[in-house]
Amino acid sequence: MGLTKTANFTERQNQLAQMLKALAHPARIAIIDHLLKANECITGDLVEVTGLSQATTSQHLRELKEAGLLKGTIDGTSMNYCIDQAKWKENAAILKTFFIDVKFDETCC
Amino acid sequence: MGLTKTANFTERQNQLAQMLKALAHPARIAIIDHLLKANECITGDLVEVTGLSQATTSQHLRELKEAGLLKGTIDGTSMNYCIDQAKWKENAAILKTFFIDVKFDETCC
DNA sequence: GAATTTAATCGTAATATTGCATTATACAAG
DNA sequence: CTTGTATAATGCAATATTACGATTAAATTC
Repeated sequence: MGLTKTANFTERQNQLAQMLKALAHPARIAIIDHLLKANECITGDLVEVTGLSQATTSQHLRELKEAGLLKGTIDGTSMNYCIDQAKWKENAAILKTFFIDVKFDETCC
Repeated sequence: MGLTKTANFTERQNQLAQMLKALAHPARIAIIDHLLKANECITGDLVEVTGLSQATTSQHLRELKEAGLLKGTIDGTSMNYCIDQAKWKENAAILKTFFIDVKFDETCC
């Protein structure tokens, strides 16, 4: 069937999964890596970074933008991308709670 | 083609993407959520937690195990699952570097 | 040893993702 | 207005993921 049963899970679980999914591709990690260093850049730069076609890179950028991780502003004929800092910090807080602020008080199996 | 071009990216980018992909499904988040609270439990419990079939739940458990997030030990006819605490902390450190220890010294686009 | 319990695997179907070529659009420079 | 450059949109092919029923495997119970 291939259709995720969203209704089985909480809003938080679905949102967290979706955010992680947006990051779960090496090309998209590479894009984020570059933007964390470069602060901002245009699509053409990111095509070089990924080593993929313009069409494919554009698609990855769209996914990151739809997930709210990136912002883009038009700059002449170019598109200027950067990390959406507010959203990034929001997500970082969620991830911190889920992943990092975990206390294991018992050993197990 | 649907075949990710792994060769275009660094080892770290591929590994990080793979780890995030293992978590990028609400059922797998729900499984982790449960194990973080319960410390350990058997497959049957997790079938109830996900609300999916035993076969599907087992498949999700396999993905989490293959990603190194879970460990399982045989307990009679049951399988006892728990979080691999060492790997979890390793991944938490990687995620902390990538996501949380980020300084934005400029605003942008 | 037969029946039961529990979980993994196989086979199959539906849907999603990845990637590219091609086409369309938008704008700047000449 | 035409040409070149940058990005977006569309359509297609290959592969991956999600999900389930049926089957298999292993330990337990009777």
